[in-house]
Amino acid sequence: MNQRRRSAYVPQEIEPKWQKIWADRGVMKAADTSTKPKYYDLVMYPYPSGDLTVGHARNYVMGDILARLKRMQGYEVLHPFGWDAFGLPAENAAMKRGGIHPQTWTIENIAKGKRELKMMGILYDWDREVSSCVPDFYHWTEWLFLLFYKRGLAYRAMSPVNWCPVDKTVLANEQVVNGRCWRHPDVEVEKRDLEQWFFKITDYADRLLDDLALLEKWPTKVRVMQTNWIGRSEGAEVDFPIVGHEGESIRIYTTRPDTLFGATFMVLAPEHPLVEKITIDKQRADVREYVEKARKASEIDRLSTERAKTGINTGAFAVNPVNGEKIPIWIADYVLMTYGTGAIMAVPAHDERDFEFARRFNLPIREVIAPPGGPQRDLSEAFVGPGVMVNSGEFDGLESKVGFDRVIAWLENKGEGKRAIKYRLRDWLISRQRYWGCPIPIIYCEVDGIVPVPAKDLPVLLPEEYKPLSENPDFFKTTCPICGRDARRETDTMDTFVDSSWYFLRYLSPTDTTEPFDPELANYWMPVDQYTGGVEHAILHLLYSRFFIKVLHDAGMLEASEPFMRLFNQGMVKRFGQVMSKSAGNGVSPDELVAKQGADAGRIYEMFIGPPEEDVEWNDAGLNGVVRFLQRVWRLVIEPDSIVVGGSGADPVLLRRKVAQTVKNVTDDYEELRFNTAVAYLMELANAMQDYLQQGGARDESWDHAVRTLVKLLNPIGPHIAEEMWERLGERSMLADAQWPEFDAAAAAEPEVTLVVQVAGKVRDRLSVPAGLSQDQALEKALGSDRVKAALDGGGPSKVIYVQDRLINLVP
RNA sequence: GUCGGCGUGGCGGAACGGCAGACGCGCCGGACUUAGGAUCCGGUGCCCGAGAGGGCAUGGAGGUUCAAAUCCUCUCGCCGACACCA
Repeated sequence: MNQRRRSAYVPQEIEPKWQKIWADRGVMKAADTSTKPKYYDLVMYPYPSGDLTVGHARNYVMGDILARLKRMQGYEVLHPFGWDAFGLPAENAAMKRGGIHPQTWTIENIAKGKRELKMMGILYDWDREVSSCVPDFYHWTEWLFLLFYKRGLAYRAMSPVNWCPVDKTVLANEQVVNGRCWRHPDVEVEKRDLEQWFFKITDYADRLLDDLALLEKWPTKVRVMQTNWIGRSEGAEVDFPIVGHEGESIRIYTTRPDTLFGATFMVLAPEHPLVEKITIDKQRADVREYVEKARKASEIDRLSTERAKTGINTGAFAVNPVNGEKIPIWIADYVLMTYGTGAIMAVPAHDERDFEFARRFNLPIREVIAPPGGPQRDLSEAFVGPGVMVNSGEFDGLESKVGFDRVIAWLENKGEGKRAIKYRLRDWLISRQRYWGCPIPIIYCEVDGIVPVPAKDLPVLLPEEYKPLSENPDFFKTTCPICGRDARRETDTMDTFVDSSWYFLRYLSPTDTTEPFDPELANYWMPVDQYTGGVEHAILHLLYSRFFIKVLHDAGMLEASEPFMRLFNQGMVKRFGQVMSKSAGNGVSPDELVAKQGADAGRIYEMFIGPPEEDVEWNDAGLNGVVRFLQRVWRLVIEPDSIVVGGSGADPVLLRRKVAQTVKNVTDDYEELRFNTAVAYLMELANAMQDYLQQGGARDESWDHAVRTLVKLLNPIGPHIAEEMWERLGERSMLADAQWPEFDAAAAAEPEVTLVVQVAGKVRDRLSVPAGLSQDQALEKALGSDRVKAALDGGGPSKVIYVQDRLINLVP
C-alpha cells in the first residue's frame, strides 16, 4: 500500500500531458468577438536575457492564476506575452560571444524563455506574442514616432545630455541614478552637448499628475513616486533689471514671492547665458575659472548636499523690482540651469541654501517673514515656514499665504513678473547611439532640412550587418523624399522604453499590417484590468506608457486615457540573501524545479512563501510542505480508501460549512492577490476533509461536493494536478472550462458562535451559544457563568458592551 | 536630510480596533515499519503549576478606548524612494 501511495501522484507524468492538451485546445486563446465581459490580464514583458529563474516566474504565475480564475468566472480573458527584445544587453552579449549578431542571441533566448514558461504551466495566447525587435513590430514604433512628430511632440535639440561612457550612448534623466548610469551603478555619467531627439512629455505634466487621482487601484507608493517625479511647484517669475545694462534683466523663478523683500543677492547658474555679459572686468578671470570648474564637476559632486557651498561674485548688480534696492549678482553651482530659469533671488533669511551661502560669503540676511512668536532675535537659521510679512513695505502684516498672491498681483500689475508653474519633470530624451534599437524614421536633407520618412516607406529596416549605423553607408545614404537629392538618414535608434510604452496595444491586433493597433479592438480591451510587474518600473515605464496613452487618446485613436487600471508590484525572490539570478549563481531554474518537485508544487510554493508584494527567501525545505499538501489532496480525491478511519462518524453539515467558507476566502484572496493566505485556506480545507474521513464521515453527496470544490479552487494555482484529478473523477468537460464555485452564504453561516465574555477588558469565559441570540439573551447567558460572576466580584455590571454577537464586555 | 513602508514564536508569516500566533517549515514524543529523509497521531510563544488553572507577551516608552499588533505621540532599529528643484 505504501508503494502504491507513493507512486500515486507523479507530477512529471501529468504535467506534460496537460500542457499539451491546453496548447492543443487553445485554452487561453482570447476571442475578439465575445459577449462575455472582458478581462485584460497583463504582465510586464521581459527582456529576453536568457536568465529566467523561478524568481522571475513568480510574477508570471500570479498573472496566470488571475487568468485562469477570471476564465472560470466567465470572463473573456486576454493574457498575452511578448519580449522587450531591443536593447544593450544583446549587443554586449553578442560582443562577448565573438561578434555574433544581437538578433541571434535574442532569438535563442526567446526560445529558451518560452519553453520554461510553458513548463511552469503558465498559459498565454501565444498567437499574440510580440517581440519589439521584429519589423512587424518596430514598423509601428516608427509610425508612432512620426505621429508624435506631426503633433509637435518630437523635437530635436542641442542640449547638455547625460552620457554613459561604458554604454557609449546618451541616457534620459530618468536613467541617471544618483549621477550614475542605471545599468552601471559604479559608472559616473558625463555631460555632453549633443543634438538629440526628445519627446515633449512636459506638455503632459499636469495631466499625468492630475490623472494619478483616477488610479485608485495603484499602490500609493507608486503614485507618490510619480507625483514627486513630476515635481510640480507653483510660484512666480520675476524680472530683475541689471544695473548698467539698459533694458536687460534677469528672470528668476521663486516659490516664495512673499519673501521678495528679503532678497539680498541673486545667484546665476554657472551655465547661465548672461554670465559672460554682466561680469565686470576685474572679476572676469576668476569667474571664468569658476565656470570652467563647475562645468567639469560631475553631477554627483555638484548635487551632494554634504559639500560646502561655493560661488563667486560677478561684481554686477541688479535691482529688486519691489523696493528698488541694488543687490549683488553672484554665480554658484547650487543653482541649476536645468530647473526654473537658471537664476534665483536669494532670500537667506527664509531659505536654507541661501542662508548657508550668505553666511559663507558674508552677505546680508534680512528677515521678512516673522514666525508665529514674532521676529527672530538672532537669525541663527533660516525660517522656512509660513508667518507674517515684515520689512515688506505695503505688504507688512499680511499672512505669507495671502502675501503670496498679493505680491504676484502687484508684479503682474507693474509688468515686472507673473505667476508661473514649474516642473521637475524634463522632456524625454529618446535618441540612443546604438545599433540594436528601433530606427528613428527621419531623413536630413540639405535643402529641406528635417524630413520625416513617409508612412509608405516604413519601416526603416535595420541593416543586416551588425555595425554602428553611422558607419554603414548602406544604411544612412538615401535620398530626400521631397526633392530627391542625396540625403542622410538619422542613425540614432530609439530608447527601448519607447517600445515598451505601447507594446500592450500591439497584442490586440498583432498581425495588423495597416496600423499599430485596431482602434475598435483597443476600445474593447483597453484599459488593462490588471498589470503585474516589478516596482523597479514604478517611474520610467509606467510614466512613459501613461504619456503614450494620453497622446493616442488626444489623436483620437483610443478612448482610454489611462493604460492600467490596477497595478501590482510583486516582490523579488531571493536565495542565500541575494536576488535570485543565474549569473549570481543562486538561481533555481524551472527545469530543476519541474524535474524534482513539479510545476504545481513550485507554483504553489512561490505563492505560499510570503506576501506577494514582499521580497521572499527561497527555501528548499519549505517546498516540501507544499509537496506534502499536494500528496494529501491527491489521496483525498483519488484514493480516499487509503485513509485510516479511527472514529465513528462526522457531521456532513460541518463539512459543507467549511467548504462554503473556503470558497469565500479563497475567491476573495485570489482576487485581491493575497495568494499566500489563499493557499493557507486550501490547506485548511484539505485538513478538514482528512479529519472528516478519519472520523468516519460518510462519502456521501457532501463529501463529493467538497472534493469537487477543492479541485476547482485549487485549479488556478495548481492546474495540472487539478485537471488530472478532475478527469479521474469522471468529469467529461475539462476543468479549464468549468464554472467557478458559487459562494453559498447560507451553508457558510455558523449556527453556533462562541460568546466571549470579558470583564473590564479581560476574557473571563467562553460560552457556546446559538448565533443570532439577542443581546439581552446573550447578557443573561453571560451572567449565568460562575466564572463571570466571580470576576464581577459580587456586584452586577454597570455597563455592557456588545460587539457583533460574539463578544460581550462587562464593566463592573 | 526629506518622504514612504516595516518591526509579531526557533523560522516564513496570519489576525474588519474585539479569542494574538491561522497556514506552513522546523523541533519533541508516539504509531506503523527491516528501515524512515514516506505516511499517520499528539505536542510545540514564555513563566508558574502534577493538574485544573493562572500570569506575562506583537522593538521600547507613554496616550486614547470597556477593549490596541492594529489608532495617536515620542523613541530605537531595519528597508525603500528622493536628494541643493529655488
